[in-house]
Amino acid sequence: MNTSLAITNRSLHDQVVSRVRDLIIEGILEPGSRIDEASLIDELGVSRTPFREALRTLAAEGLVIVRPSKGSVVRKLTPEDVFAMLEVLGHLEQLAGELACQRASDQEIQALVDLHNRMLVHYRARDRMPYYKLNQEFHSRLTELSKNDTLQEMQRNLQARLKRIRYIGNQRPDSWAGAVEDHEAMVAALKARDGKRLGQAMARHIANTWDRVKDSI
Amino acid sequence: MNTSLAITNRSLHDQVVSRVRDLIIEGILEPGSRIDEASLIDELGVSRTPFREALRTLAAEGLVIVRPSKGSVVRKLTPEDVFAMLEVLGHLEQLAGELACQRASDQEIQALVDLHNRMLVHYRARDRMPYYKLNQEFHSRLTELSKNDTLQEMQRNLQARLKRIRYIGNQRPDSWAGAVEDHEAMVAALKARDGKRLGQAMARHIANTWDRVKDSI
DNA sequence: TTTTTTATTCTTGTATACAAAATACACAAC
DNA sequence: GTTGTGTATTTTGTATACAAGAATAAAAAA
Repeated sequence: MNTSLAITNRSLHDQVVSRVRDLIIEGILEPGSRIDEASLIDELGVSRTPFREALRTLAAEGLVIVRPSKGSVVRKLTPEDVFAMLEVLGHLEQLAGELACQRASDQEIQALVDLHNRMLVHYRARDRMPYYKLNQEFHSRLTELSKNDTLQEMQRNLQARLKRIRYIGNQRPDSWAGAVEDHEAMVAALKARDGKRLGQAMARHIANTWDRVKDSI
Repeated sequence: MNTSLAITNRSLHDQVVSRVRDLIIEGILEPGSRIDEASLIDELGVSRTPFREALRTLAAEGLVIVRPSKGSVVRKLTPEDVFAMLEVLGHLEQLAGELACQRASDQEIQALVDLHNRMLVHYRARDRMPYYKLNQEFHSRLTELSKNDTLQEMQRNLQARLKRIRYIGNQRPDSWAGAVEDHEAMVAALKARDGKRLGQAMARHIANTWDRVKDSI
């Protein structure tokens, strides 16, 4: 059995989508810049057909804008866009929190508490990158505990759109402590299976995110 | 000036997307059935390239499933899918209602009240189809009043995914009155700009939708 | 008869060629 | 120097050809 099966098994379409998505999130393709088909298909080693299909997928995801006959550009988020997305994401994660308290098993909750503890280790060591990665996972995993596929899908989508912004916002040192406090409150509420309290904590956490990132857009 | 400018101006891609979307919503392409590229491109009079790009858009919207090397199928919603979508939609419209109370102008609210009154006329006449259309519009317009583009986008997406189901659910006569009562409550709360109450009314209305449609999935 | 294998046909995936549109450029007129 | 116009170049959009894979049918073996 081939160990790289999971990768080779993915369709070319999915591979192109996620590679271009990464280029956008990492900022290699800058927000607002035109997407040059010729150079990118050259870089990726695929032909235009699958590449353009991938662009359609990314456009539907909201990462790319296709301007008919004028080429595609990396979507550039205005502060209003980001505020709107956080407003929705906050509400979705609030729902996720409430549902998680009803539907998650003790094991699942414990796994998330463990994840939180690992985050604390990175926080104390001021290891920003691993903390950031675990943070993304924390929110995804908590949303999974809602057992609502649609909710997961929408949360994933918004998280992807905001990933770039969040990463930039995380550069500022002073805000980190506040985020960790928020997480503490969330974990406590989850342990107590207090859905309302967890929901509110999550909504507040996302609202605080706005304060953390708003000046870096 | 050409009056059909708005239509001819749309890209072929958008046209194909919305035509196939309509075929799905109207049930001409049945849930679960394979999408035969050959016959559809023949019907639509386009070649495979733009058609397949349209499929990628529809897949990202959640109306179509692309199975690599095995063709695409119209997504068939399980009862669990529908429940999950309504759970999210209910929460999103709750947020929309709250924001509308804060952000909508008196004019905008009045326009929605007028729309509601037109719905009542159709209800009294038992004109199901025009009522149904205005009902879609009512929810869309109310969401617009939230002034949150992301919220509108997600609401639109969920509404499109559920359109088929809702239409079927609306066939049952007894549930109609309940839906109208819900709308009465929503309009009253909106007039009073009571965000919490409107939000709750909207969430309850969507929850009731589940009861209305659950036996027809 | 049932199962397995192999050949054929049909469908999907990708590359490429051509058409159409937009952009860039050069040059002229003002 | 600016504006306008026509041409060349580049880029995008669509059709089609070919390759690769899956489904089907036919033939051979159990």
